[in-house]
Amino acid sequence: MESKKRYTITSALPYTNGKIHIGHLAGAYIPADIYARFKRLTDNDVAYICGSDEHGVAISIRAKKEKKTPKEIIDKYHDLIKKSFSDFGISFDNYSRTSSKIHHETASEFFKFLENKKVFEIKDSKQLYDPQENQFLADRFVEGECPNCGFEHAYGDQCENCGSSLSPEELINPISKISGAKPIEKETKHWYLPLGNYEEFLKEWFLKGKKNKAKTNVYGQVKSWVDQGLESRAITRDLDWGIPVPSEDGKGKVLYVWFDAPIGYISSTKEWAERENKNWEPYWKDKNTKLVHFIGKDNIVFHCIIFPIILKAHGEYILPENVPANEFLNLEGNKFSTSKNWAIWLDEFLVDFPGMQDSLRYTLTVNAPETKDNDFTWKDFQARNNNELVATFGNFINRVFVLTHKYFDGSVPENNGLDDIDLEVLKKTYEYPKLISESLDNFKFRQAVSLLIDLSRLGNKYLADEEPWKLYKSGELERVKQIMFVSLQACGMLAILSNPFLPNASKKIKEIINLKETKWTELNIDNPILNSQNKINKPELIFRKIEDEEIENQIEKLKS
RNA sequence: CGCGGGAUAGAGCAGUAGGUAGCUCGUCGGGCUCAUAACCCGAAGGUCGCAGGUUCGAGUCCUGCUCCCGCUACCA
Repeated sequence: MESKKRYTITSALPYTNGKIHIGHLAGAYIPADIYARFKRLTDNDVAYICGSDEHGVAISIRAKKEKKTPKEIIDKYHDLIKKSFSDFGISFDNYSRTSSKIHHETASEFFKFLENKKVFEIKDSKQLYDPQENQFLADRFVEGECPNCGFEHAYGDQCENCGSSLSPEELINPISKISGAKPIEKETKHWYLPLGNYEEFLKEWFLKGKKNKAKTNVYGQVKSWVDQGLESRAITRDLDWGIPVPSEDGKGKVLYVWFDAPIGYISSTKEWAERENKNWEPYWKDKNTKLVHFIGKDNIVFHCIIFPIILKAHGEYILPENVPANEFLNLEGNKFSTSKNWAIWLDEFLVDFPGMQDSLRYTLTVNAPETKDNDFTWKDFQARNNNELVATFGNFINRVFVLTHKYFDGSVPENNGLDDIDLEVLKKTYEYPKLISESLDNFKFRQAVSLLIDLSRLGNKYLADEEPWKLYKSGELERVKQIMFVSLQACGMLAILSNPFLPNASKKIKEIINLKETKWTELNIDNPILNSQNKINKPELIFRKIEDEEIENQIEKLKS
C-alpha cells in the first residue's frame, strides 16, 4: 500500500441559474464523490471542494428578465443546488459560493498579484454596445442576418444555418437580443491573458507529462488547441455583476466568469480550512499534493489550459495531476434541455423515488459517459436496479443474513478450519479492494462499480454451489458454519467496498452487522471482518424493486 | 469548413503491447428452492461503421470515407 497522500479534489462549480439534473450529477459530481470517498477510505488526506458559480452575464440577464436582482436568483439556486448535493450524498468537505466575501478577496488578490507580475496585456478594442440597456453585448447576444447565407437569426459568433463563424460586426441589421435595440460600436479596455506565451509550458507539462495519464478525449482536445496556437483571451468584461476589476482603470468592469470561477476552488478551500482550523496552503501549494478536477467535456479547455496557465503564471501553485473529464449524458435519446423541460431534476427524482439515491448513483456510475456520450433511459434504470442491485447485490446479502438467523440465531459462526473451496472464495473476496482501487486510481468508475457487483455474484455462486440449506437438513452443521462464515465475510466486504458508490446501502448493511467504518487499508484476510463478536441484526431489505408502472409514469411525465 | 471523441451480438459495454472475439441484460433450455418469483448452470446470437492497405496474421497499425457528439447555445 502507498503511504498517506494529500488530495485536493474538485467538482465543476455549478452555475446558479438553474437546478441540477442527473446529467450534471453523472458528469462531475458522482465520479468525484466516489473518488473522494475512496481516497479517504484508503487513508489519505482529502479536501473535496466545490461551490456555486454565481457570476457571469447569463445570471444578470436572467435577473433582468425575471425582474429580480442577481442576488435573488443566485440565492434561490444556490440553496436548491446545495440541498440536492447533500441529498445525494455528495461528500464535499466544503461547498462555497463565488459571491462570498472570501472568494471576492481571493480572486481580487489573485488578479492583483498577476497584474503586478505584468502577466496581463491591456488592450483597447471596439465592441457592440446596447444603447438602450447601457451595456456591452457578448457575441451571442447579438443577432442578425448572416452575410453568407442570408439566414435571419444568425448569432454574433456563428450562423447556425450555414455553420460559418462570424464576428458580430459582419451581421447585417444586427439587433441586441436583450432589448431589441440596434447596437452601436463603442471603445472599451480589457485585460488579456496571453495564452500564447505559455505554449511551451503546456507542451512540456501536459502534452509530454500527461501523455499516458490523461484520458484520450482530454488529451486530444488539449493537443488540438495547442497545435492550433493559442491567442490572448480577455479576462475582464463590461458588466455590473461580478467581481469588480481591482484596478484604477477597472471601473464598471468585472472579472470574466471563467477567470474567477476556478479560483473559487481555492477560496472554497480557504473557507473550509478556516472552519476546520487547518492551513489551506499545502492543499494548493505543496508539490506532493495531487490536484484532481472532475468536469464535463465542455470544461476541458478551462481546466487543462486556461486555469493551469493562471496557476503557472502566479508561480506558487501546484498544477492539476489529472482532469478526468467525462463526455455527456443524454436522456432517452435526446440532449438535456432546460427550456423543453427534458431533464430529470434531482429534487423531483427524490419525490418520486424517496430514499433511492443509491439506485440512481449506481445507474449513473455503471453507465457513466466515460469514453463517449451515453444515454440514460428509465428502462435501463429499472433493469439495473432490479437485476443488479436488488437481485444480485441485495439478494445475496439478504439470503446470507436470513440463513444466519435461521441457523445461528444471528451470530457469526465459529469454525474449525476451512475447506479449499472456502479458502478460495475468501481469498478472491479479499482481492476486491485491490482490484477496485486500481480501477478507481485509473478513473475507471464503471469498471470499479461492476467489480462490486461481481463480488456479490461470486457470493451467490458460492451459495448455489455449496447449498448450505441441504447440508443443514442432512445435519452437517460444521460444514454449514464454514460456508456461512465465508459468506458473511463477503457481506462485510460488500459493506466496506460499497461505501464510495452506494453510501446509504453501505451504512445500512454496516448497521445490520454492527460493523464500524473500516479503512480499506486495514483489511487483512487473517483478521476476518466479522467474527463471533458481531451480532447480525434482524435483516431488512437494502434495495427495493422498481415496478413497470413507476417507469411508465416517469416516461409519461417526461413527455408531457 | 477545421479540430477532438465515439462507432464491437437484440440492448448496454470490455477488449491491455496485433495471434482462435469477451462481459452484463434480454431470449431459449436446465438446476436449486436459503433468498426481494430472487439465485446458479448451459445454449443460440457478431463478415468488430464502410472501402482499401501493411502483415504469415488486424477489432487492435496506416489511408480515405460515412454517421453520432462536442469545441458554439437555456447545457455537463
